[in-house]
Amino acid sequence: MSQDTKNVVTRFAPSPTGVLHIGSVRTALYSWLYARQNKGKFILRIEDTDKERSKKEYEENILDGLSWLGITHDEFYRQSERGDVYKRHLEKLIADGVAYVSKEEPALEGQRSTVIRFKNPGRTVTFRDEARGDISFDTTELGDFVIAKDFESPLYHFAVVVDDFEMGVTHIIRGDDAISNTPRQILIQEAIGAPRPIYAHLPMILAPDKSKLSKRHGALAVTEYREEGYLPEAILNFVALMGWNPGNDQEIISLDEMIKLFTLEKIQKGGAVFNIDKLKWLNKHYLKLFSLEKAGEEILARFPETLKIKAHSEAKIFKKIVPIIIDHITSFGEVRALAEAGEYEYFFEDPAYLKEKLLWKDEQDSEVAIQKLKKIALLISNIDDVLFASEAIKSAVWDYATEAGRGSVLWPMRYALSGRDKSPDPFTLADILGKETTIRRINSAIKTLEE
RNA sequence: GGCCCUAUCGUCUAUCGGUUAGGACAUAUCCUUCUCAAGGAUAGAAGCGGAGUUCGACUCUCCGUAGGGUCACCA
Repeated sequence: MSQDTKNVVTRFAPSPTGVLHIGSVRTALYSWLYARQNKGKFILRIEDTDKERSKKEYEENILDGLSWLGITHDEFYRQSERGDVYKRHLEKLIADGVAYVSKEEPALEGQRSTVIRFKNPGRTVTFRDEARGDISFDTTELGDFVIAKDFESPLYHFAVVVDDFEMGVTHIIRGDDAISNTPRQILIQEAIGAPRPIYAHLPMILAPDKSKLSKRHGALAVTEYREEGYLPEAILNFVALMGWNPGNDQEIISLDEMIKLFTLEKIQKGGAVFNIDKLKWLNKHYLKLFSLEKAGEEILARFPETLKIKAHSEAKIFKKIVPIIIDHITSFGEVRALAEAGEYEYFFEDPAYLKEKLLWKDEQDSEVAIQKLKKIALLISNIDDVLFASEAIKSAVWDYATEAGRGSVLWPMRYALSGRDKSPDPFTLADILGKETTIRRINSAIKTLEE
């Protein structure tokens, strides 16, 4: 290796015993960032030595989530496929006299009567953590710990150390629950003659009550966030800034910027509470930048069948309401509930009116309201068909509305067009609906008032 | 319990001995406005406690306290 250009190799090593959650994403992201920043290699290693608990579906979930987020790996391994490597080291360790086959008195069901133990030299191990400084442990109390059930079944601590060595891992970035495990891994490392990698331990991500984040606190699988319509940029941005900061007040940060600015030294030491509101805020931010075409697909996918059909036959209207829908949600997942609550119905279907809702609060006279609606209909029908758009509609109606009282003109107009208390403004609505429908609805509102 | 780690607004965080302790989310109020959303503005809101070191501590040291992690033939 020439001077300091030693190639950086990092890894993310999940065990497929659960889905990829927010905390793992951050670990993976930081390792990935560090490798990319240093033009190094990022390895994805599935730690499936526990055959009982490892499941293929979890492995798929992890792979799926990472690729969705754009965290790409350069090499891929499964520990279950590397048996001979561990066996070789195990045999060497025994030959060297630093490990031995131990006769056991099985205490629990399933335990072996013979197991491979590591001969613990029992000394104090001090290592440097790039995020926290020096940490030391006395390893004597670990005793001669078990590193494999037999030559074919290595245990976690052993497999990790062997793999990190064999794969040339230079930087280990992982959760701080592994801090206490580090000394014993260093012991094994020294026994197999592996160089010590650089460590950086990440603080935990906590639930709002500061307890460990779990499923019931919203520690959803990343794939579930995807289904809820969260954007990868938002998740990445959110997770990056939880436990690390770029050294300034920047809140919006892209993957490229992260790669440029990432440093191990700026990793936070204390645990961080998962703040869903901030994720939502970020998602909303990225939603506004999202392509309208793709947004349309996401929205449509969440429409109930009947609405989907209407959206298809009224494609022009649907296209126009996409930005409006986006404006009112923080993630696409909200569309389903909104659609089911009838929030979008009136764009496609003439609404039914409640007579009293057509009256502005300060003006309860039906006759007056009728006159105003008639005037609006007239003003609108005078707009040239080709010029019929939000701005033109506004300028046609605005002066009159200002003169006659905006609320008493605009409220009945908007309610006539939407049939709802809350909706976009009447000009946007008229624009979406088109001249013909706009006038038809106003007339039908007038009829309701006349009854 | 032993060992290890951690501790700034409600939350995420800035500060690497000297600041009116800064920003963001959330909250409140105001503006915009026919409603909703968005947008803009403003406000309130923090150094766990106690000793020390120092001319001067959020920052360094120690002792408490609190929280977390880890102590498997799981990872």
